[in-house]
Amino acid sequence: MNLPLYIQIKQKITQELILGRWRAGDLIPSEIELANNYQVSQGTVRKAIDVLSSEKILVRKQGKGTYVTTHDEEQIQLRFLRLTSSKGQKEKLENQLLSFNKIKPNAYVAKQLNITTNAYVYQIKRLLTFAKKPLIFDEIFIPVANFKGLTAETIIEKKGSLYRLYESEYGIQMLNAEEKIKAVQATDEVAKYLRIKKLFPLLSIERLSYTYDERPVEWRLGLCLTNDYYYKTELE
Amino acid sequence: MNLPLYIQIKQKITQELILGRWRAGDLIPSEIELANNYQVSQGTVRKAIDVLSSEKILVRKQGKGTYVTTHDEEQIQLRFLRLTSSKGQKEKLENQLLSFNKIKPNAYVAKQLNITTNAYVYQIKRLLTFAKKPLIFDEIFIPVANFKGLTAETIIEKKGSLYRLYESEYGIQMLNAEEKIKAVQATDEVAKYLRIKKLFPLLSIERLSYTYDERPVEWRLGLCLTNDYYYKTELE
DNA sequence: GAGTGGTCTAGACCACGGC
DNA sequence: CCGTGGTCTAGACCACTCA
Repeated sequence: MNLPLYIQIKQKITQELILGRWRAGDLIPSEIELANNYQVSQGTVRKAIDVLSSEKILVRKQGKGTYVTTHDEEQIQLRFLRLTSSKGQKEKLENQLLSFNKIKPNAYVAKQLNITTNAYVYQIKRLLTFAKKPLIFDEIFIPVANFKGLTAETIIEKKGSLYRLYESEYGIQMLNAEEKIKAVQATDEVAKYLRIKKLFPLLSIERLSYTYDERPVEWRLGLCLTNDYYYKTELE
Repeated sequence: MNLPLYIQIKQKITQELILGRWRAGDLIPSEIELANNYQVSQGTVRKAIDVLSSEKILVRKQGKGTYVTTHDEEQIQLRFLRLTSSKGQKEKLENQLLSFNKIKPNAYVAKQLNITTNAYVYQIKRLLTFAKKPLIFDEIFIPVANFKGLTAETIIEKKGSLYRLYESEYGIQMLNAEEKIKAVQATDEVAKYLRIKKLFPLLSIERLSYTYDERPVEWRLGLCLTNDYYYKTELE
């Protein structure tokens, strides 16, 4: 258990983030200051920040300093949305809340979120619309324990990204996520909202999102129409 | 146009790879040797290699040296295959060549491959099978100009990954790729091979692969059954 | 001009692989 | 044992931001 120094520094910085001492959007101390605090060279701090920066946890800005990544900036808004228009047009995304309930999760969702089936979760159903056309039917589950007092009104108010809400209202940062993608047929309920026929093929995108310490916080299932849009990804 | 030194070194190394002086699997000169050759410090060479390594173009091996990435190793075989079994079992992938033809591409494929519709391409159709069940129907297009003299026999012989064939027979390295994913319905032809009903939902995975200099070399369309498997990806 | 991150150097020592 | 990449340091200078 003799980790390289820069990894240890990385962990110390991460710890500050977990404890909430440095929050989303904050400017963290300069490299020189951190080097003095931790009694290591600036180069070692640099390397620690390099890693955190490549993990998109921190963001460097030359001449200004290093910041904690936030979902609250335009350009990062769509970080987790990989749907792209086939026609290249950039339409505005609209968001309609369909339902908001407090329920007990089924066994699968509970397991994914690492909670018991007796722990309540909020269930959010919503419809995403691009260019006036319904495109995605989302079903989202988050543990009540992490988001006490959340209401439908709050969700409607912050009509943009839920991640921004998690961050600003609950200090919970979504750092990364895993997606499992399949092709499925539309059910009656979904077909109605997406204005398509039952059994029409849809992209099923199951996403589990994590905050610090790889702790799962949100599970969602998105059902997407892929006539005019496609899911884009890169391999290397 | 005054790029950092380590980027210039990176470009010089890349140039050696493009010229084929260092080929897939080769051991490249040590950091110290490169530093002397290029008249820079070892630290600068390190940083150049760091970048190439994060791009999966080079692979470092402590105590041994730095190698050019190859598709010819077991662990890298499935680098570009993101399909995962829902049941967690690892079955062996089998490969059946369905057809091999020399044709003129349609406008779309020609555009993707950056060639004219008069330049011939090889069209390869094949069926991938896991655990005796047909899983993916692939249709692949590669410019004849890049793969002169390719035959069905060669493909069957190298029954594994085509990328390994491109590399060993033609010295063409696939470095990265873009995928566009949609949900579609099975056509008659595909339904027959995958042993499903027509109109059954399939994952349509369109992939454009690139070699050095972001030069596109292969376009393929994979149609996948996602009953027992799913496409897995990570977001950060 | 002061302070930040970005680049570059030179040199030390460590950890691993293979002879 | 030697040569490789991996870590760490100290110090120099550059490029950018902002007061």
